[in-house]
Amino acid sequence: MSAERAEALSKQFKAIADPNRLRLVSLISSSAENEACVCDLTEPLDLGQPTVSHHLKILVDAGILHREKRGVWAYFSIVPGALDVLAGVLTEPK
Amino acid sequence: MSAERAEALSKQFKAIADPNRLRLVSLISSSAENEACVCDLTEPLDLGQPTVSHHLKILVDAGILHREKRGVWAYFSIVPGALDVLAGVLTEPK
DNA sequence: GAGCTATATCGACGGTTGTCAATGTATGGG
DNA sequence: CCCATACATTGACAACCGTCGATATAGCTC
Repeated sequence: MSAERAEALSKQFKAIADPNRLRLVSLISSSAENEACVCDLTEPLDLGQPTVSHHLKILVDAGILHREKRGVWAYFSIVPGALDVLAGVLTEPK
Repeated sequence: MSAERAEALSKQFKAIADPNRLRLVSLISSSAENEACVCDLTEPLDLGQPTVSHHLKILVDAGILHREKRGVWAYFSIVPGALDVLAGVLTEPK
């Protein structure tokens, strides 16, 4: 694996290598419409609103979450296939 | 996903969420006998020997690598199935 | 417009991380 | 025993990270 590819992949792995961000991804992907807004995510994680926004931004910047603003709310959803790419790296044939 | 499970999983994801450690795992799993010693890994990563030992220890502590000392050399190999567990979390993040 | 609400951003704080130089520990050869 | 080799450990350092409180921005309602 090249140093450049390792650097790029590590950015995405770092994004999900946090317990709260793992739970955010889990909460969003298991929600009704496969999306959630910040106000839905603050309470189950027991974190402040700025902290949740911060974590969501990291996941969006890493290309794992998609952010869509509708009215006052910001809805976050999993980018299709994003997690599959990372899973593929871990199951890669030697 | 419970906070406890997220915490445990994040420890393993943190272990591979580093470019040099990703390359270590890649180098080991693609080597001839699926194992490598520290002296084989120092040069391709362009890192000092203490730094490589440090990264390998993190991967061993996370349960991703197995360490076996034979004579003066320490051989590291991938723990069977360890990466598949992480890949499974990403493909079905309930 | 004023006021409220949802979200983002900023600044600061303690804690963690990656790296290196120096040193320690074990193993094998002579 | 002496010494070289392979690896681990320690201590230090700057950089980064997660969290919070305060504040800013944007959209809705009246």
